[in-house]
Amino acid sequence: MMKQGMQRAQTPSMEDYLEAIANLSGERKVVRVNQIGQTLQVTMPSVTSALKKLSDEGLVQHEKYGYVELTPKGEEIAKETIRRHKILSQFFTQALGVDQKTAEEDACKIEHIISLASLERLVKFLEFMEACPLGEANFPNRYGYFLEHGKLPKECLQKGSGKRSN
Amino acid sequence: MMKQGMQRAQTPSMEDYLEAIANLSGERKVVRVNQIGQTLQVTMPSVTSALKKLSDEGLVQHEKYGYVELTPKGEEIAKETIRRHKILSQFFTQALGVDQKTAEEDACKIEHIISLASLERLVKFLEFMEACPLGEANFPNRYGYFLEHGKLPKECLQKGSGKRSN
DNA sequence: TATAATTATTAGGCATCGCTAACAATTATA
DNA sequence: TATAATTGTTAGCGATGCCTAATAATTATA
Repeated sequence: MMKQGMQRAQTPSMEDYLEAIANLSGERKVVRVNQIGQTLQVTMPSVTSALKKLSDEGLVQHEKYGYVELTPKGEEIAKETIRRHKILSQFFTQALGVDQKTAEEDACKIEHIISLASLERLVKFLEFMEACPLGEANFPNRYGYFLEHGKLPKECLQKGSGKRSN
Repeated sequence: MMKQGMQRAQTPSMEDYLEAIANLSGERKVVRVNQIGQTLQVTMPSVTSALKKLSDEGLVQHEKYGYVELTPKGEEIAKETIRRHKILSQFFTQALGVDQKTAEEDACKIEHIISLASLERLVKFLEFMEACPLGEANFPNRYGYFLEHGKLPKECLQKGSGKRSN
């Protein structure tokens, strides 16, 4: 039984590069140093230097003045990083109601450091939220009400709810 | 109206030092370089060098070979960092059911980078979860059932729940 | 195709933050 | 109080990862 989701690059920065390359590959025909730099908001020399490192580790293919491609190994890490990103982004927006921009920014940072254990719990949480709607009285709606009005919806104000003082 | 929770040190590492000093201050009479190093799992020279920086920024008070104390400004940042840590740790353990050790590790890293916006949503979420028990059918219990048995509890398997295919 | 504009690389610097080794001060103990 | 053990500092190194300035290659255009 193969354990999934274990692929990580050596540093957050390198994961960012792999992620950016993977995303650009999906959008354009070829990926260039230029575009990577713009995506990650770093200068081209920073990209060149990063590509050298990634190339040494067998994660990207890159010849001087040429295009950039991920190796299968690099692709694997990129996909896993993107998976983490999506889960976090989804959690922040859909579960917590954080605005899109902030959610993206937070996901971008946290994706590199969160444990696999916590991540899988986030997945479970999202699954649960989706799978357990119970009409209009489901969790995300009730939580949404709480967020918007600062008080509990009627369904929550019933017997057995007075166990805590705050 | 004063905006709260904005205090941050310049780097995650510096926040770790402030946090460690604050925690040690609560446990012992005086705080020493020694203990800070053990807490953060770094060598004493690393601590000395960090204290110099923090001292320059007016966040700690430290004379050669002497004890270490936080300045009011340092204390403020430490408190805020600890607040973040607690919220995250609580969220991971109580809401997601992540084990204590992993939750602590994740909180230690994420506390430095998460946005204020997301953090406040986590607070709201925890508040909501606590405030909305609804007897045994409350969210954490239902989610707990889902985690443990891998399927939804009976309360969730009712009309209106068949909107999604996965 | 010669020249200009763009793209990429190299060289070298800087900040952070860890480390080891060597030295210095302090504290405990014989 | 002399010596040993502990604690702390300084000096200097190495990795990461960004930057600017200068140079080189490539591509577009006149």
